[in-house]
Amino acid sequence: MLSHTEENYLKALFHLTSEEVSGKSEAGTNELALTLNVKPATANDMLKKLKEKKLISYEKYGKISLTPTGKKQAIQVIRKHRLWETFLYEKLEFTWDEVHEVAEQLEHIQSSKLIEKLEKFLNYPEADPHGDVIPNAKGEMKILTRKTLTQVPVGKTCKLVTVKDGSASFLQYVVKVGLGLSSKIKVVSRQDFDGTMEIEVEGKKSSVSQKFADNLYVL
Amino acid sequence: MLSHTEENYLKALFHLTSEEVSGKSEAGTNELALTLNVKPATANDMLKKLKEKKLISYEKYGKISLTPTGKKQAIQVIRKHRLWETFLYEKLEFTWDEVHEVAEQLEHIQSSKLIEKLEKFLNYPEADPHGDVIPNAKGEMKILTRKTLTQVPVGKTCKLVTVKDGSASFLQYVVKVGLGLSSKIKVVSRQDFDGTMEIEVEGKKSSVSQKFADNLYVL
DNA sequence: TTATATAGTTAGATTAATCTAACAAAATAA
DNA sequence: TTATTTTGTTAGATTAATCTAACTATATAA
Repeated sequence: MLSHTEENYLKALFHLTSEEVSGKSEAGTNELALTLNVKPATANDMLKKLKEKKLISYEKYGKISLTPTGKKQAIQVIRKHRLWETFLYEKLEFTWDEVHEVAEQLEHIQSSKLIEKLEKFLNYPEADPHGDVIPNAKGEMKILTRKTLTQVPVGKTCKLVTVKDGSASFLQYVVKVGLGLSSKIKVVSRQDFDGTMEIEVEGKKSSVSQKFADNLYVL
Repeated sequence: MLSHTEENYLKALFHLTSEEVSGKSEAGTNELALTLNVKPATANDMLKKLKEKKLISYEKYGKISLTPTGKKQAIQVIRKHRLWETFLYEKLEFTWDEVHEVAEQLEHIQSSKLIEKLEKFLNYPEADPHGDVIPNAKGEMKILTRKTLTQVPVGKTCKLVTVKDGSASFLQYVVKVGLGLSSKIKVVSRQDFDGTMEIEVEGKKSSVSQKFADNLYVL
């Protein structure tokens, strides 16, 4: 059984060594310490312990990576985190930005029955409120083709999960069009010439550029 | 902010010093250590710390009791415990006996928003699956008149929450009548002479003695 | 290719929660 | 009222997770 702290280190390592997230497959001590808000000395001690437990591969002055076992454990924590986020958002009316902090605590609750029942209760969701894939009980993560609005065919309706560009000017534009997290967007038409599209959000129609549509991730 | 351990000590003290539960208003070190599965030396150390924090009244070789502040904190933990038990039982299909262990972990999650939203989601329940009152956000505990089946008027329907007598022979009888936790019981008639009553459980009628009815707590 | 900067490690200390073993006080019983 | 039992306390150790300060290795840049 892993301690909360050990679980947090594994989770951080998973993100740091995941090509999709960080673009690298190995992490360093300082980098790890930075993401966990501890001093490098502290992280170093934990690395020794995790190596001892065969959860990471690591040699003195070398790079760090997760062993298959370590990766499995990390994914289980991530699974729990994302299921709890979904619960908080969908059932308890938490907002998008409030879910993370509480899920950081809930992810450490030990009970496989709990997490299976929770998943069932939520009707086996594929992604959390941020649009990140929820691994299944076996730890398999569906490669979620995070589509942009540009890729949605005419006539189809989709749901906004997150934005690529987080700049204030872009976000203000997003709000102006009537969009928010989880907004349903219907693609009414698209010009072949420049990709300009007409969309409908809660009955309100707007015309948006391809550049705009490229910056919206939808599910 | 209290640690998980401190919260557990306060909760144990609340139960040990609650007249209704233990019949006493003060607790001893050994007794406390026993309920928490630690050695008396360990409990003694914690008592010093809790006294320092003004959560208990306690003098060397004396009896222990909660201060008003300590009691408030204990009640908040109990509130969380019971709301989580209710959630597990009602929403996640946990059985009566499975809820406690997981709730022991969930009760330590820190987020007042979480617990308020959870309470709302559960529709402000008055009691947990064991029939114990859930304190409100202010820490007030409604004195739940834990009625026995004997006290239910003819024609009314009630819900079984727990039993007074836990003997195998009694429980077998309970099952035979078609009763389980949360069973709805309708009181069809009652004899003034000896209190014998006719009840209906899921369409099935049975005749039971007053002694039997005295042993069933209902809500 | 040597000097400097960055990254990583070690040693020694601290805090929280626990333990064992030895001791002290209080309660009970002869 | 003394002896015994029960209850409670202290001292000293241990483990997990953290720190600071000092040190070492590796990488980079002049």
